[in-house]
Amino acid sequence: MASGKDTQSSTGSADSSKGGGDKRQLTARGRDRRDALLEFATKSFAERGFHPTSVSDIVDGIGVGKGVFYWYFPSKDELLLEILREALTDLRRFQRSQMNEANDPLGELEAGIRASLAWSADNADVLRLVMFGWTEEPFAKALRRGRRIVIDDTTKLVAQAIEQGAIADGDPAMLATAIIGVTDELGRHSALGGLTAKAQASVDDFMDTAVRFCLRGITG
Amino acid sequence: MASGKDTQSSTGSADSSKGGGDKRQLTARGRDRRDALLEFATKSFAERGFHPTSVSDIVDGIGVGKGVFYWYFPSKDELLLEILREALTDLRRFQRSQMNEANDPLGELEAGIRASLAWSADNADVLRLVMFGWTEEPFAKALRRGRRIVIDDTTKLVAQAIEQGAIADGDPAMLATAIIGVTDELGRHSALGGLTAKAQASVDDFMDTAVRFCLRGITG
DNA sequence: CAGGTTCTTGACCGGGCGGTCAAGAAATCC
DNA sequence: GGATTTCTTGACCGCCCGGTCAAGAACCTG
Repeated sequence: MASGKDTQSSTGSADSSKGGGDKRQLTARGRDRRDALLEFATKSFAERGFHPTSVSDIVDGIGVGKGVFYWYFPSKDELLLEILREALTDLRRFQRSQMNEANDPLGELEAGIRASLAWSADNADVLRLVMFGWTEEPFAKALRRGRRIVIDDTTKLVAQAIEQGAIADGDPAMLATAIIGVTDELGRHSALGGLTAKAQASVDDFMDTAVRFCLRGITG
Repeated sequence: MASGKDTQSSTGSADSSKGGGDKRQLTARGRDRRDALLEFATKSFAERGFHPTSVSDIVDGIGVGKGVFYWYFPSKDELLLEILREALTDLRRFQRSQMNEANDPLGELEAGIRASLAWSADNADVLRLVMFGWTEEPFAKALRRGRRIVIDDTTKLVAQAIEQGAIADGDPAMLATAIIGVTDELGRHSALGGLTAKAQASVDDFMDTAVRFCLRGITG
């Protein structure tokens, strides 16, 4: 912190206030460090678990002093929350980028599902952290919010598809929940290494099967 | 559960050796204490998380000294492992009890699915612990073994059903994995409170839907 | 170069954790 | 009733964890 010993001296306004506060002004170097911490922590948490991985493990792992951690993040919990938040943002951004090539709701739905599966395959680490997150309150709360968002996204799409008669009538919210459920489960498989060599021989085939499974269950 | 296979009689010399060793000779009182610890720990771990719940929390919660814990269990980790093991035993026992009323493989499959869903609804706590377990190695290892067992059980059934022509041809192992995946996911919903009031209005309806979903996906 | 801000260091701290153990209390056995 | 075994107590221990902070280094900006 450095901002003068105790208390905020006259040093300018807003930021600086607390340790690894919210919206710090980072230089390029700073952003790199932060990213490195985020990345290494994600990997470590996924491999050995959140609690068994200490802050010291993380800073040692990237070869910096402990203070660095608390310069960029206010606490260990907040770091995990940040990982979770960024993951959701990243997933949704990726989904949107894949979806805007389709132009009817059903096509968007399919693109969204494919995007989720592809993202899951690329982010097994994060999926493990998500599993952990559901088991402790502050994290579960954030995950519930995230889940709501994703389900609402999907529900809108399903409702549109129903309106257009592209899929059979039904409660859009329930259908959306089912879709998310299936994609979650499939994602978890890759995160947990549950897939047999044969089963994941072709990721594309796998995704085709999954998509068909979802759509058949829904359009049927 | 509880019951347990009453030990081998004849106070062999073996036991007694260490703290909360493996196969201690327990009196009725002892079994009660052990069960109380198991039950309270399960609830606490599910509510607040494994690591945030200390051994002191547990013993304080049932009003005994700390030594009691280590009389019945060799370590906190071993306690969780034990909870997980007993849960699997209990689930499988329940499944078998429900399945032997059916007599063709397809009927057994359906009964097994229903049994899993009913059990999940009654054991939301344990399901949370399972989620946690997947995130740390010693527990994940045990869970992988358990999952193998359940999938193998199911695979046999599916293979029989295919032989009889009751369901369409396909890789039994993959179909079994899909069935377990769906039931897991549905179980998680109740554990996580993901169900809306409306959706869980009737557990039976819900189960019917789920069963139909699985069987349609498979027989289709 | 001075002056400010961003970043880094690492010794340090209080506390809570998992786990131990010597000393008994309760049952149970003979 | 003595001896044996099962169970219980709770003070205690060492460790290591998350988090702090005074002291700089590095890097801007002018």
